[in-house]
Amino acid sequence: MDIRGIARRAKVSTATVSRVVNRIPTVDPQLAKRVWKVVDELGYYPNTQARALVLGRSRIFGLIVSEITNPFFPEIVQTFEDLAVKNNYEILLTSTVHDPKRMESSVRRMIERRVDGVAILTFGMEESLIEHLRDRKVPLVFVDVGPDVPGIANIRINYLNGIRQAVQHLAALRHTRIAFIAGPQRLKSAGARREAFEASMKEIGLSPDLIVVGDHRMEGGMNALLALNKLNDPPTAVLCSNDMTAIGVLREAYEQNIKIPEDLSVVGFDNIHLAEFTIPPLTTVQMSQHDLAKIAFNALLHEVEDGSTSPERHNYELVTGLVLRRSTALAPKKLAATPATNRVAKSRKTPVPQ
Amino acid sequence: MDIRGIARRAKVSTATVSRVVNRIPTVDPQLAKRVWKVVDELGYYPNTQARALVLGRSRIFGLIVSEITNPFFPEIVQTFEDLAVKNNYEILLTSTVHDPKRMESSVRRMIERRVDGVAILTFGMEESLIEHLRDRKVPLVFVDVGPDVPGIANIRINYLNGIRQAVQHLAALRHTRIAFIAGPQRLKSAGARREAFEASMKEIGLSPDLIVVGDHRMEGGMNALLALNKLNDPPTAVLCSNDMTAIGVLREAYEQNIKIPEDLSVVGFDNIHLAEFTIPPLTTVQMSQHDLAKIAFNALLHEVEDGSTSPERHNYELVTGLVLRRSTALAPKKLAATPATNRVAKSRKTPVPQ
DNA sequence: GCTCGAGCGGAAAACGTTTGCTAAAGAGCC
DNA sequence: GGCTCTTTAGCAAACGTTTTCCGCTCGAGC
Repeated sequence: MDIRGIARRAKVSTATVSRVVNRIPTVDPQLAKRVWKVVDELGYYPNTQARALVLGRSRIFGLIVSEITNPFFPEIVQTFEDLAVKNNYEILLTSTVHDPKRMESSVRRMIERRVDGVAILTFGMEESLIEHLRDRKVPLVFVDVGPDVPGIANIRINYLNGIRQAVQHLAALRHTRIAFIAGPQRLKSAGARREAFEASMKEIGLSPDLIVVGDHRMEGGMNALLALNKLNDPPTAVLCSNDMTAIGVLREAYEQNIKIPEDLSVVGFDNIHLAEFTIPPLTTVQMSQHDLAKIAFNALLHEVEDGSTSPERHNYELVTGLVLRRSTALAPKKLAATPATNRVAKSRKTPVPQ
Repeated sequence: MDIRGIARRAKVSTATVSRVVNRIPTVDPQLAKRVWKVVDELGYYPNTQARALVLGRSRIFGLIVSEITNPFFPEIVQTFEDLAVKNNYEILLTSTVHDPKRMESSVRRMIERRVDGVAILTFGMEESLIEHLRDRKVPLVFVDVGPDVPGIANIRINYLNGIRQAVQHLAALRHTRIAFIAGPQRLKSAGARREAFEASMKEIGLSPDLIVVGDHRMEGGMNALLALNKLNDPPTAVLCSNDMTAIGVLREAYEQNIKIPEDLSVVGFDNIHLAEFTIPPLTTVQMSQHDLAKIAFNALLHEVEDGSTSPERHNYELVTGLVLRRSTALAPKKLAATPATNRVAKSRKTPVPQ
């Protein structure tokens, strides 16, 4: 079933078969037809590895994400794959689950498979690992997590825009005690979101120090709200570092019988598809996963195909903006008692009405 | 940086270098040490494609899923990847998004990359495509969607168990009008769930004909509930073909101001991680994604490593069972008026209390 | 001092492609 | 009819590995 088998059956050389299947026009149409016939009959599929070996290009892009189970990523993976299919690339996906060992093995596997480029959407990657890739001149693109190394494409995200809108939206609803649930501390992009929050709060003269750190998961959101409500003077609004955190907040609020948005306004970040389907639907800061994936893919593609290394073209920016749904409302009036007291926790058992 | 470069620098043959990096013990420890030193210094990573070429094994498994954006799949992908890393395999992931063209290209890409095996978690795959894989003797494993071909591993899922439990649970709560929101009709596993529902209902003497079809997405769940509530005598409980559908139902119920579980009991299927975080937390039928992935991976691994083709070992069954949370409750008492009339739809605009 | 065997390392073929170079054949021109 | 030019197809090298087979060296046994 290899190219030689085809060549023999079609009574031509392997060179000709190769030229036919690669649609190189220097072969006589008659002959080409004869070769195609044999190819179809025998069900010949070229061996990509052999081809990669001689071409020095594998047509594989690596995609390193931090956690495929976080719904933020599958949407990116899907777009990335759509583009890969369209351009005849394969994608080699690894999920690091925040484990340094996994990052190392990710990079090693990418190199061993000789990928043509790597998109990195995980954080906490050791500089030395990145060096390994750079040494081999593997095109790289970081999404918001990269070091500021010239010559490496880094897609920056304009957090300030969207977060400022969110803060101003809350302020316009008369909220003054606005909390922020941050992402994991080591995560650079989480840091940037947090700074954007602080800056936006100061801008309008509010204190930005009601900050608790989560983990960008639902569990973290639940714990964070729990912590915030133990405070003497709990916030009337929470801005979350990502949507999963916000979902956790909604969930814990339900647990504690806190009404959203009447008692508490909640804003997320990312605008994942799920955000439209929470209860209530989540007001959140939009950042297009689709655009993100597209930019990342095209950056790699250009670098590979054009061999471009101009660092100037490697500066991309993604904008963010608020999308209003129904998890935010006017701040509740201050009550005489501390607000916490009239929040009665619901029983955690299955309710059996009547 | 290739094996010859290493050989030259270490003043040995490429054969020796190969033996060293593959830890074949017939080489003198002293020499090995010398070689390792050069390998580390020069940062040599073997070229997997060249290796695959001579070995005839790529150490890549294909994984075809129907929609990576459906949260059911990432959990499987993660486990699959964990196992791949552990066993030194790579995974080639494709998402068919229910598009026949994508399925075809998926299979073509798998063959061209010479994967060592394919796990198929998508439906509607043409027989002829599967034949292509079989012709090449690529080990295959189907998860619940496969044709009944002997010699192809097919992981069956015991739907009846879990669904019967769900139905009996609802019946015990005095529900008699129990609806089922089915999955896409072409989807074999959706059909099996539906049949399990019908059988379970008949078993306890209830009529199983309140069935509307969804799409295994949240949108489908919303539409389905909308349709059910237009009925003269709407159901008091809905069983959904998957959790995403159930999330849609919860969302539409919120829209229509239907209280869950007081007015309507909802049961999902799959028990994805998210199901613990819905409002209210979702009672659902559990099917371990982790076990599923593990069985699939190991089936492939065995077939590849042991070259086993015994069809008997290729019968796996996954059990299901009900997990109780808070989306089900006693059926509401029948009202004088038709129940639909006192369900007042909530305004869809952002509520501004006070 | 010779033979034999064990242990170890190297030469070279093979895996399935692509492509630069060369050669053959035909077309066009005088 | 002979020449050049163009078109088309084949030969063979190269890509980076693994592994079989073979030969060398050294020590033991006689």
